[in-house]
Amino acid sequence: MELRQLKYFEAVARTRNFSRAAEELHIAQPPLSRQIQNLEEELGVLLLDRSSRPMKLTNAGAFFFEQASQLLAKIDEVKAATAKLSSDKKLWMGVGFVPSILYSEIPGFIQNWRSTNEKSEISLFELLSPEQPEALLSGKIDVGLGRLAIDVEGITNIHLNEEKMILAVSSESPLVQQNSISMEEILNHTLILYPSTPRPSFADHVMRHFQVRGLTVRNTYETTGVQAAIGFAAAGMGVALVPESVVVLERRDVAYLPLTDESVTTPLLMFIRTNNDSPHVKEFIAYLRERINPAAQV
Amino acid sequence: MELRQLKYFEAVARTRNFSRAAEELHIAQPPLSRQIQNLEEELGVLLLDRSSRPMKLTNAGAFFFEQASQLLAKIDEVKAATAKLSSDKKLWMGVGFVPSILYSEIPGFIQNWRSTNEKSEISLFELLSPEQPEALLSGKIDVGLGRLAIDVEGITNIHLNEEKMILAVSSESPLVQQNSISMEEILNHTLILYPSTPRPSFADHVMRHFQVRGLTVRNTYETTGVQAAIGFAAAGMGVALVPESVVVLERRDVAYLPLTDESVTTPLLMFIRTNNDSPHVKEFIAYLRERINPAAQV
DNA sequence: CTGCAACTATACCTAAGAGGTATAATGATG
DNA sequence: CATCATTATACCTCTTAGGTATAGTTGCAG
Repeated sequence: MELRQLKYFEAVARTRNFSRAAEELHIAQPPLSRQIQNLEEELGVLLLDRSSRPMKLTNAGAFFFEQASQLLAKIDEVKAATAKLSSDKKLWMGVGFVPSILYSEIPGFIQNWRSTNEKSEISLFELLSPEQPEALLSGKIDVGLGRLAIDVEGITNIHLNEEKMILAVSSESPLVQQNSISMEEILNHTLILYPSTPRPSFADHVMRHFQVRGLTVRNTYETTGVQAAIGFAAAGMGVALVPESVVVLERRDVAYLPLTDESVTTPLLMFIRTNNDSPHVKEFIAYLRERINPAAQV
Repeated sequence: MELRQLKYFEAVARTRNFSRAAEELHIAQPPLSRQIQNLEEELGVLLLDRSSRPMKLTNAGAFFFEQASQLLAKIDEVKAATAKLSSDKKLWMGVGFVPSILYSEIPGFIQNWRSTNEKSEISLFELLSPEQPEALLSGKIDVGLGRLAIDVEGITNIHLNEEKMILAVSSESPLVQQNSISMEEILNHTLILYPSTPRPSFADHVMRHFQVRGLTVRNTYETTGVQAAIGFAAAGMGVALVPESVVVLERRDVAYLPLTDESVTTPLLMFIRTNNDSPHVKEFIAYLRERINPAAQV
């Protein structure tokens, strides 16, 4: 498929007329017809119903039209943004977040950094732990944030802090009467773990906390992510251990219970390419360390 | 710009090596170099720093690499989805939402519809009122949902219901003691309106409620959308009139106050192309009407 | 139902440019 | 500084996008 074909189809679908679209595109009508035919052939789908005038979009055509329009707009944006980045001498940086961190206060810190650093442009990406090494090494992101150490050649782990975990339970649950809960007691309920794939994941980290205490976890339910886990907890399907910082996800139907055992924690880790010598990235890292854990400063 | 160039750049940026990328792409190295040069020329930006080995991405290059990868992935998705749509004989429909409705219970109704109608595929779009007529007429969406009547040839407005408005205030505000508030009293506070552009917008609808009551609005603050307006109200910068349904946006720092004057309402309108005769769309409309306002059924 | 206007598809030609080969230029390395 | 690895340049070939002419459809006025 070629971009040309998307542009052409967009014009035809919008004007509902090959001849006028061709005029708009500054080409003759026959080549336009051919390009659309090729496109339809490649997709294996009829996009236009030519047997009526004015022409109609098929269902698939209507969908493709919507998507193509969005893609074309996106491409223009990217082109403009790339040129601007360079002409303003801005420094771009990609930051990958594990979802539970994306819903914490850290993105707020990054907004702050952004507003005080005119020349810095940052994009945030939701990336699961196992996806981060590749994204880092390929240069798609310069900084990763997650909760599981990455043991890959060329990537350095930086320990930012250690966060307590808390238990998400339905606000209907009798547990909300208690002001804390023990690890043993948690096992009386179905434990909601996440994410189920890809492994290793935060689910394994949670399981390890039970294992090192000699506790056997019986009933578990695995789901896709924090949001879903909290949703299931809200619905009374079980309880979920989550990092303390996600309490910003307030919901009327969920209560959060501290743990009796305060050593049940989860680390907050930062990942960078070992050989990354960009002063821009170093400055950003220093900023984050300071904001997240002032005590740990050297 | 051509899609080919995006593909080629993605391979070069990923492998950091023209020769190996060329091999992977099944072309010779020189044409690959030329395509990348053309791309850089068109963007007016140097994407790669070739004067070191292994090659480095420039800042702009790193950004473009990220974006290009996403675009390519998106294009593949769209291709697959289009083919699937047609092979499964699914019926696709686009639905445009004004943001305040997107944060209401209505998307939930649509999820319901989706799960009971196997053959129906729906995409939701956040579209401001003035953007909806064009999207409808061009076929990008088949149904629009908004709060301001659209007076455009070929578009039919359907009145779904009339919703009360409520006042969002900071939970710190002394107002939370009251169990309702009058329109006059609101004017003692800064009124947060949204969106500021494009006009006409919900802001004008709110203003009209004061005008028809002979009230003059003095202090206003305009912002981009509901979310932002509620955020500003939370921060104590003023108060915002919002449709009742947005209370699902619960926040610890915001309280919602009913109005004494219950005639301060906002309509919920549905827009369709007047000549839309698709039974699929008609069925969907009937479903929505029933869910939203059973009383109004004929 | 017929003939005309408007429109799209087909056939075939031309020319731009994508890709190939050979080779020069340049950065890394001992 | 010589050598290896890698990218750029020069030039050729051949695919294919786009042009022109024309045939085939559809919709509509009469």
